Amino acid sequence: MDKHAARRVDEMRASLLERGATVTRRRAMTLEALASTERHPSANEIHAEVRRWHPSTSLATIYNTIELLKEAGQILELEFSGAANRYDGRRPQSHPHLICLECGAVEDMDDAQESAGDDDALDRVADATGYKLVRQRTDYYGVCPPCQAAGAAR
Amino acid sequence: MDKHAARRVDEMRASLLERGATVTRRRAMTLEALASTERHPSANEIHAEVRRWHPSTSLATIYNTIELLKEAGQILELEFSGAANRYDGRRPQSHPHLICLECGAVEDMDDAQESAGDDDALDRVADATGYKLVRQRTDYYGVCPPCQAAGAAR
DNA sequence: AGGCGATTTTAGAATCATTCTAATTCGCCG
DNA sequence: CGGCGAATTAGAATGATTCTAAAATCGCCT
Repeated sequence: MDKHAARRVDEMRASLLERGATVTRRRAMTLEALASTERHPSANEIHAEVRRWHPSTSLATIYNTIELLKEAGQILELEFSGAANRYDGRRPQSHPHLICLECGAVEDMDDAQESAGDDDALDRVADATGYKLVRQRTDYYGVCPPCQAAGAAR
Repeated sequence: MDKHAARRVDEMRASLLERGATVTRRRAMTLEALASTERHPSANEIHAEVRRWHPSTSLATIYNTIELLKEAGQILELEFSGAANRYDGRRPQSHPHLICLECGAVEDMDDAQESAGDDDALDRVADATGYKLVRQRTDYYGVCPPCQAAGAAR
């Protein structure tokens, strides 16, 4: 587990405790599964990971913990209708993702690649529209370099 | 049906014909339902609208037409995992939306409210990341003014 | 107008992620 | 150790979307 993952686990744990929730072993493992991968796992993938240590863990428990973390603003949920939702526990603030339509990969976009000065976009848009905004979603859909290569080879 | 809706219906129809699809009465009504509302209807809502004139129309037909239009790049699909997807047939190019978490409203953002010069965001990001991008999604989630008022009154 | 092959449409079943339910188990405080 | 509220479980329920196989319709040709 890298340094950032460790910090995120601590933050998530603190956040759950603050809200009066118990951080059980299963939940702790869920936090770790969320914090320690850049792959933006689905609930199922987290489940598989947690089961490696607690084989009796049910999917409902994963969803339950995800729900708590969402309420606490500690994870980002990327909704999809035809596929499982994906979760980002490493950077809980809204930020853009790259989504590969072929392999389903979800990547964070590097800061350097993001539009400059979009940090206050939420405030600007809230002012302009009268909405009380809580988050935004910005995602780019396309084909990742590996899939392009695989496609070209075919 | 306003002028823009009429134009969009023509464009969508032409686009379907180009691809060798037949524009049946039901499909024509689906196009019109998509083009003539700013409400970003769900498949169900479109179905209800089409049924007013063709009561025997099945939901599968609506989905079928939506699929064709998606392939043709003639509508935008906004995916949600906990609720029905919503469709934008009036502006098929990627553009930002405002989404009310209370009432589920989906609104286009006025051009004036959009970040300036984001037209080439797709190209910029594609260059920076190596992805071959085909569309983007930018949505702002919050509470719309009417729901704020309703909430405050409570 | 009639017929034909291909496309479209239909009703209902199937799928699948997510949520719900009711019963059981766990964790912790005294 | 006892007990109470929270957490967990297995399985059922939900609901949007997709699939299926059969029936209807379309546009074209004569």
